[in-house]
Amino acid sequence: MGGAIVNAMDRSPSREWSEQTLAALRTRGHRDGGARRAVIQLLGEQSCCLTAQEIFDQLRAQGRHVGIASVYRALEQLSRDGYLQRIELGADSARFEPIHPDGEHHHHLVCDECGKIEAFADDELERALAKLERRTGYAVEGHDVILHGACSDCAPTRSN
Amino acid sequence: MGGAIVNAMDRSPSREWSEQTLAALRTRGHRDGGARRAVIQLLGEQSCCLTAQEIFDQLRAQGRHVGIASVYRALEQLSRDGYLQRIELGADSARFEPIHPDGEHHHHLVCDECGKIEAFADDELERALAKLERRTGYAVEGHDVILHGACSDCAPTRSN
DNA sequence: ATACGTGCAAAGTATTTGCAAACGG
DNA sequence: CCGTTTGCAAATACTTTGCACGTAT
Repeated sequence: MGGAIVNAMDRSPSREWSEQTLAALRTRGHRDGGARRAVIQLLGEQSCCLTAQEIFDQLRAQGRHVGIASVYRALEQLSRDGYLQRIELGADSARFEPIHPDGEHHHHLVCDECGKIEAFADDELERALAKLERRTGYAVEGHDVILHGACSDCAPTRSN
Repeated sequence: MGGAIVNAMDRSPSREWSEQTLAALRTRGHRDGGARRAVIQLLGEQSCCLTAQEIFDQLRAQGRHVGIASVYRALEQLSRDGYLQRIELGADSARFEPIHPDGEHHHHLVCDECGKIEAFADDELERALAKLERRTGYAVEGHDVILHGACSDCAPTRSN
């Protein structure tokens, strides 16, 4: 087994990340308002990335009365401070997902037809990236890999 | 040498791509208006990706009187038909660059501080991706890899 | 001639910002 | 209390669309 694990995704209800992030913000002297807390908690419960609008809608659906500006502000701050990764998949809006301190992360597979998004992880890919990153002359802080194509439901000529 | 080539970029004045693309469009029965032709020619002369606005500005600077809507329309069509790759780097607007029919391509290294963009190519990375793509169950049509961090000019603690 | 391509202006989205009120520590 | 956070509404930024006209074929 080379190390590729596809679709063996983290269903990780990583409430852990939410806790750590909230604690870190507290330590940094930030106040604990309701909107940002709600955003953090919601993101911590996800298995994959969400857009600002999706976060807003889900929070409203939960009955939390947040403004979309607060969602954007929280996402901007959390990304800037290294708690969230901002991901641009295709032409839609930006998506966000937790950055786990242990370095564990995944990448994304996007269906150009139906817009479905799946996550995957692959050790060989990570090794190639790590090697490469050392040679760049940059202090590389992160990377994104996006594969796009047609999923098995959408692909015309395929073992469907 | 493993195969990593960083910064050995194609200064390829690939007028070739422009010609091929214009010819292909002609074959497909498209008319040869000035705006799209100008966009294609400009992109063919680039060594890396451009935004719609940059294309518009450069064409205007050259004295070509194009509308920004035509630039967007050309980019949309060329991306849809497989002549251009649309790339989203960071929070800015979308960028576009030629897709070379021979499969040769590169990826991008973005400085989060100053916004500088560099291109790189790496064989080992491509091999890892190719292997991975076969296992996804998708008909993978393309991939993007983005490394982001601080470039040597911007990195604080670095052999500068 | 006729349909495609283009430019302009208006319309849409996504995201950010100004500001006064609410609130946490 | 005092400054951060929030919600709303207005402002921006980017991209798409409607439409009349020009033009390649």
